[in-house]
Amino acid sequence: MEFQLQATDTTTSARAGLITTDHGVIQTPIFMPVGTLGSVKAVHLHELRDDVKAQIILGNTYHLYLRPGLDVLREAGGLHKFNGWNRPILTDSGGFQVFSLSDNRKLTEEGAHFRSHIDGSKHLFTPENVVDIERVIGADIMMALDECPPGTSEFSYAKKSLDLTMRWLKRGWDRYKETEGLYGYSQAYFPIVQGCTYPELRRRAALEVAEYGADGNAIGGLAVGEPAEVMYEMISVVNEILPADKPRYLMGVGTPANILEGISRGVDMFDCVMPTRNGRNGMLFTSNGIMNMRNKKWANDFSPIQEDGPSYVDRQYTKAYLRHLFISQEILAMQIASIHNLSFYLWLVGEARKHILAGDFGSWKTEMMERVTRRL
RNA sequence: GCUUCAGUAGCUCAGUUGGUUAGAGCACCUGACUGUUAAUCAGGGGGUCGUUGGUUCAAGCCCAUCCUGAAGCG
Repeated sequence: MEFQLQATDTTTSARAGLITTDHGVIQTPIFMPVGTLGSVKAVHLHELRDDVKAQIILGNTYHLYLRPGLDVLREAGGLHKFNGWNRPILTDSGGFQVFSLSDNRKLTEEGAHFRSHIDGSKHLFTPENVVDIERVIGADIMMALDECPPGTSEFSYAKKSLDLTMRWLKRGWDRYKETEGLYGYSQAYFPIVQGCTYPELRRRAALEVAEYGADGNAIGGLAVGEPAEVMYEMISVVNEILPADKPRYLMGVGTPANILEGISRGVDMFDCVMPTRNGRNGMLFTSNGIMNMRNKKWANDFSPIQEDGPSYVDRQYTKAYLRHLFISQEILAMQIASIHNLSFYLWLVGEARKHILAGDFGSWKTEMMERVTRRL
C-alpha cells in the first residue's frame, strides 16, 4: 500500500491524497461505508459502486469470525471473492466490539476473552490471532487489536488501557511482519492511537504509534461519549505528531459536521454506521440539512428528496413517497435512505477533496458546516 | 316479539371479592442513534368506560331503563 500526499490546505490542516492498494486507488479524504458482516446493509454492490461511488468498504473481524466463520471465508478465497466487492476492504479488529459488548468480556494481558452474542460460546482474541483472522478475511487494510475504553474513563484507567493497547500493538505488529497475505496481494496493518480525552496520553500514544512506520495510522476511542469539541482537540493533538506522509484514519466518525472538522484537522479516512443505520431509521443527511423522513411535514411534499443531490434516488423519489414508504415499513425506504445518505457522504468528502486541491477549502467548509447542521 | 351475549383510546382488547390519577398492543405524533448484537430503542398526545337514573363512603364492575349490534327462538 502506498500513500501520495497531493495537497495540503493553506488555512487549515486539510489534505488531499491517493492511497494505492492492490484492489485499486482511493482518493482522500474518503468516507468508507460500513459493511460489518460483509454487506453494506440494504445496498447492492452495483449501487455501492456506481451510485454511491464507494471506493473502499469495511468488514468486521469479530462478526465475520463468528459468522460465517474462517473455514467458509478461507474456502471462498477471502472476503472480496465471497461478497463480490473487488475494490479495497478494511477490517476493523473487533476492539470496538470488545468495548461495546462489555457484558460478556474479560481483558487479560493475553487478549480479550469474550462470549459470542450469537450462541454464548467462549472465544479469545489476541493481537496475534486477530492478524491471522484478518489474513484469512483478506482485507487490504487490517486494524490492530486495541481496547476502546469509554469516553468518560478516569485518567488512571485510560493510562492502564493505553499501556495494554500499546503492548498488544507490538505483538500484533510482530505477527504482521512475520506473516503474509494468503491470496497473493498485500495487506497493510494500521496501529491505533488511544488515550481517551487526555492530551498527554494521546501524544505519547501518537509518538509510539509513529515509531512503527506503518502504512497508515488510526485514531480510535473518540465519539464515545465525550463532547465534540474535546474530540476535535484530541484529533489536533494527535495529528500534530502522526507522520504527514501516511494516511490518518479517524475510526467510527461521524456526522457530516464531524467529518468536515476532522478533514480540516488533517484526517484522511472516516467510517461510520450513521448514514446507513440512521438512514434505516428514517434520518436523511443532505447538503441542505437533516430530515426525519417519518415527520408528518413531509406527507404532502411532492418535491424530490434532494433536487441537486448526487444520487439518482434524490431526483427519482419524492419526500412524500419516501415518508409513505417509511411509515408503511417498506424495505425500499431503507434502501433509498441508505443509498442517499452514503451518496451524500461520498459527495461531501469528494467536494472537500476538490476544494482542498483548488485551495479554497476553508471558506467552503465554513459554508457547508452551516448547511449540514440545519434541521429541516 | 322473546331469550342470550356484547358495547372501555382511532382499531383489537385487558380490567381481580366494587377501592388511588382506567391500562396494553397496534395506529398516530416526536426524539435518539458515531470502528452495527440495531428495518432498533425511547418518549408523548389521545377516554363523558353506549344512555339515563339508582344502590354505596366509593361504580368500568352491582340494580333498573333505554339505545346499538350479533346469535338463537317464535
